[in-house]
Amino acid sequence: MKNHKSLIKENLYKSFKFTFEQELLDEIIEIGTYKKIAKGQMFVDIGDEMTHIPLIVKGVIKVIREDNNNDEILLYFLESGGTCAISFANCINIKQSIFRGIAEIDTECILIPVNSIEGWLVKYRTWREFIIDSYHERLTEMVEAIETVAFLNLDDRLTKYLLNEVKILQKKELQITHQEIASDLNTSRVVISRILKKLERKGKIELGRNVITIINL
DNA sequence: ACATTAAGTGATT
DNA sequence: AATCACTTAATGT
Repeated sequence: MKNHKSLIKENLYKSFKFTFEQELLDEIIEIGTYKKIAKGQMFVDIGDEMTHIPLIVKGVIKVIREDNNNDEILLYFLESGGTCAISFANCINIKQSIFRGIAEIDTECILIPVNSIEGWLVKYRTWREFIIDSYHERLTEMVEAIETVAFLNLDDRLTKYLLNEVKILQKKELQITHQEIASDLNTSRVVISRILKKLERKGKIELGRNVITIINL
């Protein structure tokens, strides 16, 4: 157990040392649990009961919404130093997740049980600000997602998607299939392949099997 | 060598 | 932009 606690402490400090006051950091170390999520593994599914809130320490979680016809759409990414404030509301009231979260790359997080977090809202100013900030960020990202779908054509959406992917993963070589992109953008693989080919002919990207290299988008 | 999966492309709606 | 139908290429067993 001592190892577990020091593991939490070490990683908590890496991403949240300047976010929270010492007392709160201590409490998190006391009650948190550490979890690793391998790339591609599902972290929460729609309808899952939310019992914990994650503090992302390392990696990226892709957050997706799926409708009844299994059509899914990419909403936003959670990065290290972040959390999902939506899950916060889910925990207190609704108790069921309305989104699906999948590890985009190998990801590690600290889980905090729900019953602790409510009291922290009044007890700690930094926690309050953290939660509200997170809400604001999520809302902003979702508005942007709506704008993208509503106002951009697929070519531009794809370009934006690729650039965002580069930013999130810190890599110019994206290990991704056309089908995966198509699912994220809720379109068909053939269409994505065609647009990608077009971009390649313009010299903006390079295509390979399971890999897309961004040259100058 | 064979099966499976990813990607490219013309034709049709 | 979506779907179908087919081909080609890469990878796994």
